[in-house]
Amino acid sequence: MKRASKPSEIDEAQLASALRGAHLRVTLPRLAVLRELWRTAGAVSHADLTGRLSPHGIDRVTVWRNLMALSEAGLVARTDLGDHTWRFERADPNAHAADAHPHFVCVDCRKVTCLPDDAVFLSSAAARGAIVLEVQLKGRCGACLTR
Amino acid sequence: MKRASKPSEIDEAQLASALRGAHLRVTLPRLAVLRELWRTAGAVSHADLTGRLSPHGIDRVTVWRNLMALSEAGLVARTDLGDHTWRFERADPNAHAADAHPHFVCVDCRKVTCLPDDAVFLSSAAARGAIVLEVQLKGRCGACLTR
DNA sequence: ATCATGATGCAACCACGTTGCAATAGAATT
DNA sequence: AATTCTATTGCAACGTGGTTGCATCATGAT
Ligand SMILES: [Mn+2]
Ligand SMILES: [Mn+2]
Ligand SMILES: [Zn+2]
Ligand SMILES: [Zn+2]
Repeated sequence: MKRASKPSEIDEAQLASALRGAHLRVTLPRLAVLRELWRTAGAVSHADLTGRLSPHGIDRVTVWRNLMALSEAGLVARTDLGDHTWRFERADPNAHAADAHPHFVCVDCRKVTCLPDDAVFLSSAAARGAIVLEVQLKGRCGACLTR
Repeated sequence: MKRASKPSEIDEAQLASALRGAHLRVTLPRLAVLRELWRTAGAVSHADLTGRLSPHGIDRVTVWRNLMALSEAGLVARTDLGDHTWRFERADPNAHAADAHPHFVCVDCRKVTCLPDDAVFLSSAAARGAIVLEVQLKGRCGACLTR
């Protein structure tokens, strides 16, 4: 049996080819953004991502432009959870699809929580000729309630 | 029959007493903000309001602080329609409560539609120690789909 | 190896809010 | 009416999220 390369290397190769498949050059910053999104569960803000990548010499504008490029390429999902900030997460059909599950955002601490799909049921009345892309709940989270 | 004063004067008196009733001092800038909101149909942004009032020497920070004060006093309703900007409008007590029913906002045309309460069911999983104040659906409305 | 063009870093900019502070002006009290 | 207390104001400065211009660099095609 052929010895498999380390998981991280396999990841890298997959990510790189995903980029090429989208006609995007495989650059170090771009790969770093994609990798970070891939190893993160849930939606991440630009600021958050910049915090993780700028120590490695990657500029925040570059991070932003890559988030845009990746979103437009369909590799990354961009969502506005209602807290005045764009969030990004891996657009992986076989996992955690961005628009598949509802989100809860706390109006006090602004924290965003991913909810299971079965947390919200939409009756047929919700559709009415429209298509629903996203479900957001706003409220006060447990932590803020006891504070 | 006693001659009524001009509508604008009546307005002023009502507005002033509304402020006093909320334990807010009736100042020229505050009255101006309230009046502008009262004579406007629909939701207005801070920038918009500032554009109208700064020619009269009212500072944008003052406009903002008054919008906050009036919102907290319940005289004005503050909403985030998902476009990263707060909108303000007169809080009309006899109109529907903002948080009582879910809303659908079209990501294309930004139009906001009120949904019946039974359009959305929240399972117990949605709560998890939090309280839900608002349910917002985003998507593409019928009009935008056929366009 | 050459080269065209996409991608990067940096600086500057914009919109929307927010904060600090000294000066001003409501309104309650005398 | 003058005094007093303190809410409110204007101005300046700051913060965050996002955008733009441009010279330089590096990918990947030839
Ligand atoms: Mn999520
Ligand atoms: Mn409504
Ligand atoms: Zn919270
Ligand atoms: Zn629409």
